[in-house]
Amino acid sequence: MTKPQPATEPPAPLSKARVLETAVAFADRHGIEALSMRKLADELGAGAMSLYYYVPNKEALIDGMVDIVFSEIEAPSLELDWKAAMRRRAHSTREALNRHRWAVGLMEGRMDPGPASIRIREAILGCLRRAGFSIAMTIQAYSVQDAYIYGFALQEKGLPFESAAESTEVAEATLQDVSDLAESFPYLAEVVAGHVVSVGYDFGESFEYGLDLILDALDKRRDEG
Amino acid sequence: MTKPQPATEPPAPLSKARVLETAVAFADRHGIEALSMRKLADELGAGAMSLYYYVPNKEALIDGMVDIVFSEIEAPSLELDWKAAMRRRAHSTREALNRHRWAVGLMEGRMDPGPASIRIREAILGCLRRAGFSIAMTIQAYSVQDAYIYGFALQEKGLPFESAAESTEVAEATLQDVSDLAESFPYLAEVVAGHVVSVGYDFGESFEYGLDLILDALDKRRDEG
DNA sequence: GACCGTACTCGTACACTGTACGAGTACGCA
DNA sequence: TGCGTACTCGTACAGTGTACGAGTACGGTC
Repeated sequence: MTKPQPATEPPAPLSKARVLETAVAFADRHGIEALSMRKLADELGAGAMSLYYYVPNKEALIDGMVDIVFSEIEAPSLELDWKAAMRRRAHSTREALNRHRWAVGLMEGRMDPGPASIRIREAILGCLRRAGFSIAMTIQAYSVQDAYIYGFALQEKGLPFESAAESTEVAEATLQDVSDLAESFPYLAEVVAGHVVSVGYDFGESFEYGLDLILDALDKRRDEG
Repeated sequence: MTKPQPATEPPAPLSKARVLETAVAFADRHGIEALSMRKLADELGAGAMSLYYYVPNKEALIDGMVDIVFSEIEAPSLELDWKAAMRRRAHSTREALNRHRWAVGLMEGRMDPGPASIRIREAILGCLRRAGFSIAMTIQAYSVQDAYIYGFALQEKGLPFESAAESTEVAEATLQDVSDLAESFPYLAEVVAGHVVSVGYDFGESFEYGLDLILDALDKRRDEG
């Protein structure tokens, strides 16, 4: 009974990669605030302290998780023109951030960036420089785009609905509350009642609109300053 | 001895406002991850459980803290033209978010918005509508601006330096590391070595640049869609 | 006086967190 | 047989949010 291990558990061996991937999957399902070392260990069929052989502490675990998200972002292609390449990576980033909503606040401004994060940054700078942006303009262009992409993801993360269809549902449900406040907040009421409910609100379209606006504006300023 | 209370402690009485303000101050000093009910109670000279008379739980405490930050944001004036008004509220938002860095991930997408948050939203929508934006364009304009502002704050929060002067310091310090990787990541090296160190990087300027870019682009599209 | 309700404070306890420490197992090599 | 290296994990500790319920103080009504 102790020796042959009757095939009930062929437990995949622990490894840093498996720990990180399982942690990402767990956070996708239950949110990052629900992720604890003990629960993650359970998920892996191991004792809690075993994780510390692969990861020095929880902070480093999260660093590793974040770098996995970065690794899912498509780096800008060198064969497309810069606007198309930037648009693609922007969409790719938004998709990764929607798959892993827990990561939104954590991607930027983590010290100890991780290899995937560095590779992406390098590729983006390269794309812009090759397109003829000066160094100073490259920094600006990078900064505006990333602020927009991550800021948009932040908004998306918080909203209580996930699809355009759902948005009208939620809006209709809260319409009573809004109409109660219609006198105090006429513009809010107008937007909710007069547009979101009737037309619906599509996050995808909205993202595209702002992205094009920024990309076009950057294009015009490319050769100036 | 028990009656006259010899003036050693005239402990200001607890109140919801005092609890929230003290929590904000504590988070400003030590970061929000250091904020615990017990430490906050100590700060107030009270027992931990006393806080629960004023706040149902920690989540609600943070909601209240976030609304304090919203209340520090200057609502757009109705007397300025819309671009000037939006620029002012953008700067005001950035400043509030820099005073209270812990709030950056939390402002957007909190359910149960709080009165200050609603008042600001209403004022912004009103400003844009009065400026002649259609309802649909108003939503877009709002979305782009906020994504940019909060995304920029997110970047600012994470960076390991706080002033332009400090930025060159840090860049110089990490220059060795970068030059080690100069062959693998030439564009990154170029940006750090060739620009940040020599010219410095001013977050204020950078914010202004992107903000103007967006505001100008919105102005041009005001009468289209 | 006695009694009650409301406002407010807080000690204790419980389940849960991250992780330090150190003992335990398995295996290849001397 | 012994030793080192790779790996696992039980126990323990300090710290967390908060449920529960007892405690105090004070105003009004008999």
